[in-house]
Amino acid sequence: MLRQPSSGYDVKKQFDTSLRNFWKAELSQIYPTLQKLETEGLLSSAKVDSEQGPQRVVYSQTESGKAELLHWLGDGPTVGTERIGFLAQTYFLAQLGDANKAIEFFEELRSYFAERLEALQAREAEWSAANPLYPDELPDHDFFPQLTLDCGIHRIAATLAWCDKTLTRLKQRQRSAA
Amino acid sequence: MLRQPSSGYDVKKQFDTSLRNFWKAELSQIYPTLQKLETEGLLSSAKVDSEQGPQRVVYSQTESGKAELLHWLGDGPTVGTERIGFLAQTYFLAQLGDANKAIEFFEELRSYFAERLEALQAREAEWSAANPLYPDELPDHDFFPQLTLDCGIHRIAATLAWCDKTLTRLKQRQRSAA
DNA sequence: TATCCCATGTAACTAGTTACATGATTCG
DNA sequence: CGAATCATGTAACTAGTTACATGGGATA
Repeated sequence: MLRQPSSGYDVKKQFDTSLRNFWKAELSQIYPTLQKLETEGLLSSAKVDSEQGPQRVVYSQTESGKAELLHWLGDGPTVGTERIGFLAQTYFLAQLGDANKAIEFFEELRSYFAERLEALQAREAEWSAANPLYPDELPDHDFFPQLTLDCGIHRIAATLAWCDKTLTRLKQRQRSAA
Repeated sequence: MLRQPSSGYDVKKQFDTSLRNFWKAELSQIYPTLQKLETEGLLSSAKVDSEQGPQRVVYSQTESGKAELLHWLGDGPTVGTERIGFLAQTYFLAQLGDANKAIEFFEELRSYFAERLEALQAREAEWSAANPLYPDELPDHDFFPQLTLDCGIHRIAATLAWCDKTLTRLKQRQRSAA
């Protein structure tokens, strides 16, 4: 995230815009982590006067930090560690003992994913409109981030379809039970 | 997870079989957590002699624990907290500066998801063969877990499609660059 | 004058991982 | 006889969250 030297505050903005679909972090985690990485020599800092507000602490990548990154990337994909809260809830939903509440749960889920999907598609449309090379001729440092957007769209569309299918099934069960 | 009174060891097995697609936990987290929940009155324990190995500590749900569960389920879906390691890597993959390594990364990813998809489909086939009511007439306490399996299949199929699409795009870029 | 954005952090806590430690029974 | 399974846990550590604390400048 330090291809351009950045402060903790900048890093937070990058999390909130570009990485929000697959990773989040709070400032209270970011600041100590940057300090720790600096003591480990993985990045370096410099103080810079800000145009408004207090002095900025700007961090840059070091050789050793770059090597660590390449090691992580070269070590193969990180998979199988995901924790999906709404599926954990789904698993136990029978214990509500209330078909209507289960349906409400899925309606809320559905509307969340519908909104996310629209947001991602809007983002894609913006990129596409702003850049005639979108998406396949983008330079690498834009192309790979674009892949994460594309993955988000695929996965959220699939999850939305599952919500719809589930709602149909739940309503059918309710009719059968009546 | 304590609809049937269970030991920490049993709970671990439930994580490894039924919940593995959306949540994992180690014994070293499970044992202390069960102890903590007991001190909070959310569950109760009893010692039972085992057929083999040491005495089992078997936990059961309490009224107060059940109430807590219902509260969590009634509070709406937990969303937007997922951390997806392979997308974090994808985002930074340009920094490898090596198109072949990026392709290898996605080939590894693809084969992982292909395998997972087969495993989930096999699981579904088993269930289906073993139970003539599968899936829509299952009783609630089997139906809702089945939904998590179905969601896994939808999402992994979508992710696999994205891997294939990405590989095609990466190979095309390589040709264009040549 | 109130709220938002800039910009930094610490403290207390909760969650989760990896490694260590023990010991019986069963199966190949 | 060795490995796997049953069964319990602790210790040390890393990761992450929530709440607290400060204060200037810009915008409505």
